[in-house]
Amino acid sequence: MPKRVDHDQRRRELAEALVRCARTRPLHAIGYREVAAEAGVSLNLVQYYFPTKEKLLHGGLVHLRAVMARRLRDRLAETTGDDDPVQRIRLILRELLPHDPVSADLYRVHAAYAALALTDPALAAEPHTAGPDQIYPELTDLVTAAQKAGRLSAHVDPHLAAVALLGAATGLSAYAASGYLTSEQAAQALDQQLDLVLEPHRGSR
Amino acid sequence: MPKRVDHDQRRRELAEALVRCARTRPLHAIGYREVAAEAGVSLNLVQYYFPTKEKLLHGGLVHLRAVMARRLRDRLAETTGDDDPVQRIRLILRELLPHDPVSADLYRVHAAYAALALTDPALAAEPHTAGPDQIYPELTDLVTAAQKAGRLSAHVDPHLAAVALLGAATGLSAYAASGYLTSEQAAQALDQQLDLVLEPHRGSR
DNA sequence: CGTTTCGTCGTACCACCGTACGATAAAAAC
DNA sequence: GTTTTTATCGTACGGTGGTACGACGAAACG
Repeated sequence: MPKRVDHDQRRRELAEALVRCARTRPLHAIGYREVAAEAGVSLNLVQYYFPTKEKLLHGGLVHLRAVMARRLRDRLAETTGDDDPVQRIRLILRELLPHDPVSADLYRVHAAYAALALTDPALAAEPHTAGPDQIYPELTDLVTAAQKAGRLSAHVDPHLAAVALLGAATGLSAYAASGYLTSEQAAQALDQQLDLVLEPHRGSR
Repeated sequence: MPKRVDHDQRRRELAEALVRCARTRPLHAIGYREVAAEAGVSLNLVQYYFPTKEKLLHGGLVHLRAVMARRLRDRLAETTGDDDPVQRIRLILRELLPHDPVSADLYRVHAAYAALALTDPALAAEPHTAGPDQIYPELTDLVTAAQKAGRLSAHVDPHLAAVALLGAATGLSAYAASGYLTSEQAAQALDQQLDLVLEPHRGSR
């Protein structure tokens, strides 16, 4: 049984178990024993790959972010090459909303990490947690492209516009996750906002 | 010393101590002892007024929401009667962003409660936690007024527009709280977004 | 074949947390 | 003036969580 093992693979499995636990229980309250049970291994194995709890939490965050980024990339890739920047912006922002049970789970865990990072310096220091991080540059480029195509007034700052749109998606995600809005309502609100900001068929003004 | 005491007042004091603790430490990790120490009383006094931890957390949330609502009301009241709906919307949304250390602290604790409510059924059931709740109706009315004043295209749904703007404020608050944006940047992004959605001097189109 | 390393497990320790059980003074009630 | 209530405290108990220590097979290495 105990032949050579890929440590990164094992860590990924355990991090996945942690994320699975965090879908339904407060992140801070999840411990080694719970992760071990969820992964079907014993306590010490978890501790073997994540010697301290801080590293365990960190590993879960890394995995979560990888999964979310991959899902976003896959979803965007399977859309036939749509070169309209406004349409692409819409796709990206829509994908950020929780739209199915899996993405809702991921969002919930991500929110737990974001909240924890606000008070836990160890988490706040390491990788970006709540920020738009990866998608932000691409979105800024797309907004700039839309602006050049005359879909957006020339005097607005694309950086600010991009981050404002991202913020709207984030906030609406929060409302949807907490049950205040249905995911359909959130999507509608986002769509309408996009229609107001980036009007599809208007010359520059 | 032990004469008759106003229980609500005591509860408020203790809840305030809890919120003070939660500014810098994970909410879930705060216990009776820490709150007692922060309030300068002993363990059992906290337990006397909040017999169970669930009630303690609940009390903290109630107090936090009361403080935030009062701050918002006060800030809005001290603005000289500005009857322009767009300007009033701007004031409200700006006030939702963290703009000083106190509001940043309050936002952080509020975010911790919102995240906890996503997995803790006891918190999710009781009062609204993450939702725009109180301000939402007023904001919808203001958006409707702006629409009637020709500042917003007639075919948009004011409810969706209001919730989208609220979502933008919420998301930008998250970015500001997590250090991804400065509060100035968040305010600029929000302002620009408002300028795009509710154009100040345009006829109905 | 002996030895060392590696992955995995069982168990134990210490500290802390929520909760409960008195105890004690001061005020109120009678 | 006695008794009962009220606000407050000190301390204790059961449980749980992070961490540590040791053990034990299986492979790799010589």
